[in-house]
Amino acid sequence: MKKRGDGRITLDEIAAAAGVSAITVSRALRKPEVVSPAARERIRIVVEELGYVPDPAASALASPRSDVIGVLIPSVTNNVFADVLRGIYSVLEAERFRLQLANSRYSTLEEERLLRIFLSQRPAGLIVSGIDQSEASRKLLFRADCPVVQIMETGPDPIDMMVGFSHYEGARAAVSHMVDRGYRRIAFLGARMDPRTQRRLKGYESVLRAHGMHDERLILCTPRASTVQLGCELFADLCDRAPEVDAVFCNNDDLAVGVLFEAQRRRISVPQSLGICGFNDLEIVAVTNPSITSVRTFREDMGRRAIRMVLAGIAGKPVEEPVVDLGFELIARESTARTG
Amino acid sequence: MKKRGDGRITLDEIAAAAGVSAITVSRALRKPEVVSPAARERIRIVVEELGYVPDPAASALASPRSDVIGVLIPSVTNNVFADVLRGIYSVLEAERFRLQLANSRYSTLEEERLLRIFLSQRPAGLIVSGIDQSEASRKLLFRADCPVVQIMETGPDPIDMMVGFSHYEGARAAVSHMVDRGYRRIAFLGARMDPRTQRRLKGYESVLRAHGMHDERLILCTPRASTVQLGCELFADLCDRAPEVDAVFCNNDDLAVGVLFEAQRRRISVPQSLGICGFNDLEIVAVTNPSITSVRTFREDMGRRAIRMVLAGIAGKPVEEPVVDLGFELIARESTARTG
DNA sequence: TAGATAAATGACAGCGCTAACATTTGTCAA
DNA sequence: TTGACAAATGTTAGCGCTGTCATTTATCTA
Repeated sequence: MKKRGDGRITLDEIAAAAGVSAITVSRALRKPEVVSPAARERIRIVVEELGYVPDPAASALASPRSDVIGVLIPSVTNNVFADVLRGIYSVLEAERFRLQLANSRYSTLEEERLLRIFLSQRPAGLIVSGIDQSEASRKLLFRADCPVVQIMETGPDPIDMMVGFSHYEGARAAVSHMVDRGYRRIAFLGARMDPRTQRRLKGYESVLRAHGMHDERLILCTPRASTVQLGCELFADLCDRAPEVDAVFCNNDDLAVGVLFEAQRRRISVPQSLGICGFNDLEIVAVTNPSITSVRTFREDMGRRAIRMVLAGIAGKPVEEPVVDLGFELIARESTARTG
Repeated sequence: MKKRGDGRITLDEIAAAAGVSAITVSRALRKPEVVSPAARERIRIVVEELGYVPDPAASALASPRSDVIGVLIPSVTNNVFADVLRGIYSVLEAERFRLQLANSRYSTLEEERLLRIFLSQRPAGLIVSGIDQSEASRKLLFRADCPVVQIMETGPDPIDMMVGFSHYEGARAAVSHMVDRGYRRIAFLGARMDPRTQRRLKGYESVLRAHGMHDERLILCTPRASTVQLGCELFADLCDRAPEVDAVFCNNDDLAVGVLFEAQRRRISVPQSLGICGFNDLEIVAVTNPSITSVRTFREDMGRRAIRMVLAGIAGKPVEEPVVDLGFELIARESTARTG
């Protein structure tokens, strides 16, 4: 047992100070129940006094698993994922695991690369977005030998566990609502055409087809990331292209807010001449004038559930419900409350 | 040299396959220039073929530093920090370092705890928010033996490096602008009273005092996190409390948007009867009706600069400018364009 | 050609911790 | 009192990599 130059405290030093062996200290920290209360207390005091924090690298090297939980999402800075992250962090705060974030930038190839990097760390668990992994990624995840939770959507063939909801049905609910409210020329605005957006589009199309209202000209999509500004622009385009439009279903709320603003500038009255519906129910849509109808999704809850499932998996507890559909809720507000 | 049960490839296996020793493979991966081109190429091929990814835990344990760069921010889900993160990630994508995020929840104590956890990993670099660390945290950072960049603000006594701007001056510019536009009863709405918000308040007060317009009744603060909804509520309160108010300087743009919406509901005309100014210049404030004046800050750039400074520090390059003031820019828009 | 020097490579130890097994200690029934 | 058994603790080895220093090989000069 020797002290190091850099002043960091090691297990051995704690062990020496507490008059026990290193392994006992290790156990006291990771499985306190197998160490006698007396030793545990002595160790606790010494750890506190010396400010000992275990080196996760050494721990990871010595064990078959590290304390890293990997989270693979398309974008760290997207509102929607930010909410999911908040949920994850809220549960993880009390735990000994570290979160490792990575950012696939909506690319399946990049996802695969990042997955390999995650796996090189022998993670304790993994959370990945969506259900459209490449075959190679799926194989990697199957072999990962740790709990894996797919989030954002539900679908057939879970790799391991899943928490999400049906974007297709969410869109159907929104568009059906607009049809019920008497709108007939309902447009779709889509940005960042990721798989989930695609499925929302499909839901939109299925409802309009069923009512014989489908019209290609009313569908406007762009690969650009969605912003309020973009909503303004897309709606401006739409007005040029199809001035007869009487409602807009937006891929998400940022666009919907943009549409509202642009409609106001054009003196198009909402909801009388134009119905607007968003997706996700971000907090802002409840307080605009008029307030905007949206499909509420349970993003923070999704994060919490996902990480709890991972933790349960790590603890070896049986997960009673490996695939959880959180559903959604249509929140009808003023922007689709057309009268007469 | 032996293979492992779990199928993961090790350095030794690569070395054997390439007909060199393990250390040569290690060097080929980390400092290719010291390995002969022939060996380098053979190793590259084998690595590719076997899909070898080095174990960062083993590497961290063997070296005095890990490849972790720690980022300590108050909230992962705040728009402002999300932008900073985007900047950091954009630079880091091409690098071999991993980002480790932590979330102090605006608590100095929590910051200190998280810092200890970071340091237990012997990070390659650290980015921390703000300049109000506790004495203990400052000590830890001084001893950290890695580049440290403080972001969000500038101030005296940098721990190591700094990138930010003056919130005090930003607020002064905003409030001066409102005074210039003829507003006389200018209120301050503040949420989440963190140190930066406090400094903005100070800037606000200094301008109003200089003009003899200071009035306690016009200052409304809350510890709650800022949202658009909260902006609505605070403004409603303000109207009850001080109906003579003719302008509002908001702590940040979420609040400003909320104030605008609430003003519209109350049929208070903006900018004629009420001036509004936000802070940060989020994208939405440019497209509201009317558009909202704000103080533009360079958040993504701040992230990019900060991580570049860390990387330069790691590489041992001299950082020519250890304290960078990115400034701000007042973007005057319709919400303060009172005429007459 | 020998000797000096640089470039490339290798042997070895050890980073701090934990798994697996070994040993000690305490407790109880027969 | 002894043996059986569980609880508590210890010993040993090794996780996969890199720092240090030693050695080999190539290159050049006198």
